[in-house]
Amino acid sequence: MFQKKSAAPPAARPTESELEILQVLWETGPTTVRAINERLNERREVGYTTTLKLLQIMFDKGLVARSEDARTHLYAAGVDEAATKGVLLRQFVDTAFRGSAMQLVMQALGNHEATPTELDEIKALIQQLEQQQP
Amino acid sequence: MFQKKSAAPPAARPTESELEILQVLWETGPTTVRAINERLNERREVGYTTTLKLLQIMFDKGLVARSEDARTHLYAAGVDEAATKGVLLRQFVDTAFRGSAMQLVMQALGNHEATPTELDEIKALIQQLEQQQP
DNA sequence: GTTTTTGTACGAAAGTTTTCGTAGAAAAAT
DNA sequence: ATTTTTCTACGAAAACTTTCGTACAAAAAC
Repeated sequence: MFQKKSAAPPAARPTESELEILQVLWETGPTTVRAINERLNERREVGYTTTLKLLQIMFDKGLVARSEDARTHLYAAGVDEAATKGVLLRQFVDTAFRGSAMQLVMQALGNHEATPTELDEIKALIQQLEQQQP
Repeated sequence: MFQKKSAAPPAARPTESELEILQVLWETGPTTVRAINERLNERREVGYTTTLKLLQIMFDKGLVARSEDARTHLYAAGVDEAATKGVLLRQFVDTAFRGSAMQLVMQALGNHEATPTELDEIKALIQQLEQQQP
């Protein structure tokens, strides 16, 4: 059904545009080019063939899988969401915060409107982490 | 002393290489091209003129200021560290985490990047936030 | 005073990412 | 059955980033 080009080498880091598309696929599951393009256009104007081309490139890179059963292809994310975000985060922390995840968290918490509920969630997570390695 | 090209329009978002340089400048303060280049070379090989050119481009963009008093110019960061990181973070959260800073924090904390001491600091910060808006 | 080193300026190649136009097949509408 | 719409493929332009070579001036070393 769904084809994957390369077996699955580390899977190149997605560019910004590619990430936008992955985001859609992770949220929506397998979809058509048209649907993806429409979703992208909610945020900014993108031509249909632009999105198509991007998906074809991503297919070649192994970032997405696709089903060619019908004339209208279906595309699906080809890389794991958490793993990919982990890689991106690590690299972001590395270049923007010189490797200090701590600094990033502080900035994220300081700059953003975290709701009380969210703060509670973080506290819970911290407690959990502390129990793992006190 | 230090010249700034553009008055100070939002100051374009730095590219990855530019960010590396800003990082050095934020940490070190005003320095020469050579010193910056040496710092960069601790992480990866970069030619001297490459660094120079980048700094000239950054100067045109208003990302750095420079003193041309001596033949050997001095460069200094032209944008605020916290503000710049804030912008980068916001955009990163936006594309990689669909705008949920919380999700990012969770992922950052989950990826065992924080030491016990750091966790304490975060707890302190959370308490502080909670008191601001209980 | 001549040579060598150290510096800036800058054009332009090389690399990457993004965008789109055009071609042609298949399907749907008329 | 013809026209119109919808789809993929793909080349190539446009835009952006990174890298480096060359030119030439100033300073330092000899």
